[in-house]
Amino acid sequence: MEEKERPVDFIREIIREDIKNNKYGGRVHTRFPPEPNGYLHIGHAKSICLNFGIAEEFKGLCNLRFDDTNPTKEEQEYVDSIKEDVRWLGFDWQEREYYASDYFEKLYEYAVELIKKGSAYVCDLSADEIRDYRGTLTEIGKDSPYRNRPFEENLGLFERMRKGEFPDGSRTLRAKIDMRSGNINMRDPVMYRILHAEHHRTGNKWCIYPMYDYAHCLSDSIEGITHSICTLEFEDHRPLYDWFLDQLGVYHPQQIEFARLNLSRTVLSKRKLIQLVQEGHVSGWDDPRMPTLSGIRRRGYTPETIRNFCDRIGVAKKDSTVDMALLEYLLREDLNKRAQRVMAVLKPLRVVIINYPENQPENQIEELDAINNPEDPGMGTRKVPFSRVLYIEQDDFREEPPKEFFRLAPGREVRLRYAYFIKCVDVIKDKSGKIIELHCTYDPATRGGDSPLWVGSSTDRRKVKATLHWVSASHSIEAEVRLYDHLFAVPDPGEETGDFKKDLNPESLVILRSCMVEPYLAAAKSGDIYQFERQGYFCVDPDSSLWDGSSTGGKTVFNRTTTLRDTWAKIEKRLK
RNA sequence: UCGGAGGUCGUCCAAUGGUAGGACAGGAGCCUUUGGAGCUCUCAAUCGGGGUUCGAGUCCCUGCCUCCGAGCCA
Repeated sequence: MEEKERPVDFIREIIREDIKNNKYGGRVHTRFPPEPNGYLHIGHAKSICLNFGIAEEFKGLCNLRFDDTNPTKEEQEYVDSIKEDVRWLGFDWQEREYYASDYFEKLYEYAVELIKKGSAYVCDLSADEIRDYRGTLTEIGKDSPYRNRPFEENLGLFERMRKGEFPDGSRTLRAKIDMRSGNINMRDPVMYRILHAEHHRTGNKWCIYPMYDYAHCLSDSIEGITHSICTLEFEDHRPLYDWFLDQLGVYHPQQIEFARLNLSRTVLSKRKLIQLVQEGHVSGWDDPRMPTLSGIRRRGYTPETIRNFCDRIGVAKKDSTVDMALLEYLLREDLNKRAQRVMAVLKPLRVVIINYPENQPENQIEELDAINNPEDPGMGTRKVPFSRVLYIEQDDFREEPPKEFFRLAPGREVRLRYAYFIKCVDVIKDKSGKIIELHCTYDPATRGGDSPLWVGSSTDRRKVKATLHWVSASHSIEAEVRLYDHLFAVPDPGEETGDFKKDLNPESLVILRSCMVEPYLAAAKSGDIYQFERQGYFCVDPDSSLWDGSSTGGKTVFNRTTTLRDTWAKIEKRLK
């Protein structure tokens, strides 16, 4: 089988060209540079797959570098979660775990060099004043009165900034570029600010911290990065990235920008994600409805699906929103191959097989053979107990079936998967008219679910239109099932209303507490993935281990990762 | 209004001056012991206007639309 050629994106094209021209000596070295101030989400996965993927493909390297230049926002907890997520995706940075804070001393020396060159100066303007002097998008800025301080004075002042002689915000070190530039980033940007804050790695060693633009290009340079890949909003920063490196005459990587991922029916901005957590719209960063990697993982997605997805969406410079349906398609494709099939009744309806022998003990239970995965015979078979009293899905019975409904109804015959054909002969209701039980007969000739020949025919087999899943009442185990759906009810949250929270899907989580699953699931452990036949893919939630006294009452908890493709649901929707 | 970047099926990505193609979504059908999976078919696009060229999605001009930018955030 030949591999389908996937077209290369513009970044890989640039890299191919660079290798051909022996730029950087044919070397390829990328980096993934998260700020440890939050959890990674699927948008970050795109960047991770791009950077680590390129390194793999071109036999290069990819560093993991924490961009930790703002001590007021960053924490070790985030460093740990980021490492876990990158590892989960299957990437390895070996010993190359770096921190911008590792370079603080070197960065300071470079700053001194720039001051000596007359390319940087200490400015006494306040934050408000700097903003005033900066001008606007349409008006040029004006020079700071401190712009032309002699370099000895700048040197002295900068040294005293480092020593902690000045309060926060009282002074900054600025690059001396051009206050009349059309690019606001070039209007003497701040390089260092005074921040008497404890840093998660350097503690109280520093009270001045470098800004992103200054630290990032130099960190790339120090690490010998060849291609510094970032998102579109940094396009305006590239002249500044280049300026610092050129001024210092140091090794110069190239910055390349691509469009960040947007996904329909969710949000990926840090600000919005924080709101969802803080206002309790979700249970936390790892809520299975969150697009965070920890949430996705708990939901039951596999890292292979995410990597495949990142591969399939491509890389370009155009703003775009990928349809969640593509992610779900790839998820099903992956899970279909690997998930063990199992039967679970989510909303049980009691069924009594009235002609099933009940007075002969040896006949009361049968062990029937069920296939574990029709896509993979290697996964084998298992035994499923059958008895006189069963549960089927409430949704699989209609007293008055619409035309296209071909599941169980009064007088109608269907197949119970791997068991028998049954026919509904009676509907039992309580005083309020609610259906509480079905009486059915079974046909012993259909054992295993095989269709027998019509009476008198040698070729024509009896047909049933539906096959239902079921469990034996006395053998099944009670479980909690959490049905997850899209967090947002519309493709583009906030688009219409202006407030993304108004578009939250009220049914993004439905909890079912008395589901009945087949006994095989007694051995299920946290993280295990199953397909509940005809319903979807489910994984065992970590809450399952919170035995006794917990909200789950010691039951196993299954998260619905995604539904199966559901033709009937589509028909039903159309009928409404 | 100034600077930067973008506009190809509903969505995402291709086509690198030579037949606009793939995937998802939608529709129709086949098959089926999961209304699953699979298979087949189908719908569907070059932002507008000029120009260059034998030939333009691609090159030039022009207009329009979208996104990003005024943190001592990254």
